[in-house]
Amino acid sequence: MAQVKKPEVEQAILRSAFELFSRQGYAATTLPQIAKGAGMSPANIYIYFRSKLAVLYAIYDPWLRGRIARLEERIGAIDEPRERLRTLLTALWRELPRERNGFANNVMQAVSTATPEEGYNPGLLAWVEERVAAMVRDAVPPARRRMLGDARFSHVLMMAFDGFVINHHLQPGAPCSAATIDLVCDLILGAPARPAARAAARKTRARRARRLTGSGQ
Amino acid sequence: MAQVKKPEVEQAILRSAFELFSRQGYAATTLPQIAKGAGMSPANIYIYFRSKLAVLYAIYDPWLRGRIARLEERIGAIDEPRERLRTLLTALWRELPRERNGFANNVMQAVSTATPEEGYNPGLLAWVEERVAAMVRDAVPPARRRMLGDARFSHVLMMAFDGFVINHHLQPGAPCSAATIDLVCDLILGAPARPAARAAARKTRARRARRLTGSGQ
DNA sequence: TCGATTACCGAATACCGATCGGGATTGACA
DNA sequence: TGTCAATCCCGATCGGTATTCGGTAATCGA
Repeated sequence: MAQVKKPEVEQAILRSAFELFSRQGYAATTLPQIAKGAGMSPANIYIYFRSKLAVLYAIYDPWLRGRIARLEERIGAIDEPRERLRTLLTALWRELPRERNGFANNVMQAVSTATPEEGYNPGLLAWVEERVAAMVRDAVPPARRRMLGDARFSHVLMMAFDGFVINHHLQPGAPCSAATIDLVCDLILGAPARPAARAAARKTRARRARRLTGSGQ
Repeated sequence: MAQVKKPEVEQAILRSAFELFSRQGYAATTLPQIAKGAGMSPANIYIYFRSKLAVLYAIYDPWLRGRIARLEERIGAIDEPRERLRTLLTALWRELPRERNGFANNVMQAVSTATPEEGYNPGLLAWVEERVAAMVRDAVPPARRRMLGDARFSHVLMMAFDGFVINHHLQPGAPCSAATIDLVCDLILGAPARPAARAAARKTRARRARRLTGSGQ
């Protein structure tokens, strides 16, 4: 054996690329820029990654998994089922698409242009859909679990996630509204809560959030 | 005045581009290819269109409007509300994403990489959402019209459309299933039809379709 | 210390969308 | 019908991209 790939070099590449992708987007970020930020030559990046696309995947996969894991924690601490649902949908359709200056849209750029032979790996999507399905299961009344708790429904939720990600990129000022999320909550829960009850629940939630963290967002 | 732009030249460009985009995708199609297919030089395309992206929009806009108009006709001829809904969702989430070898995905490629200053025009999306909202209005019981008949809900439907378009590009063999569409129909109609009733309705529909056109698809 | 393996770099490759200047063609007008 | 100006059209080129290649030097096992 001779020289060996250094993990800190790989991390430097990922850190630089993450920063640039977040600020400028995937297509507008050049490999020389990434290399400069990581303190090396563009050619050297190809020692560590097969392509520019591979760099993006290496960032997105753990990033998304971390976001979902954090979401599970947040939801696990909520008692009221309707509030769980609200939190889940708000995270998927409103918060995640906006995070890191619309970072998720970079993946939309990448996968929509990916050719079949580049071998798209549906593993990440499947993993996320399973976790989302589990969260839905824990947020709907028992009578609805068989209907909504499998991967079919969470698949629809994730397809809409894709759309909201792109929509944020096109119209950053028009995120998914709270009214839209409430509407879908009503659909999912079957018997819509009366407006008065819903408003009261929202106040309760706000009070609890203030007490726990002192911060919204 | 002197020479004037010839409509047949513009049509030749659009025809050539439509053919190539459908077969190879937007990103994989080069301007010289489009020009060759249209029998002219690459530079000449810029006489008729501001950019490669403008060519795509000029194809997609009338194409999508035509598809939606056709869908309205189809749905207008259906009596049963549930069957209207099924037809609508099937068209949006299953048929449209597959048409023309996933042509709609080219627009995903384009808009996800479009920069803000390229001036994305939300007019087409707004138009489609309005038409979809109208179709939903006519397919749900009167008690649900206020809840589902506005642009909020059709916006969610279109966001999911985006997702299914990309998903078809990544996994052409895994389109939106009929079971998924039935599930969402159940959610929308509130009181889910009993499985037996649903199966009976589907038979009725099949019989009527055979009688009217002799063709499914 | 030696030798082979390989991370790393500068320069080059291949290709893209878009542009520029000149020549060919057209249509309105006299 | 002849003229002229407007402009369609093309060849060549530009600026920029991801990726690769040949050589160099750092590293690790022996």
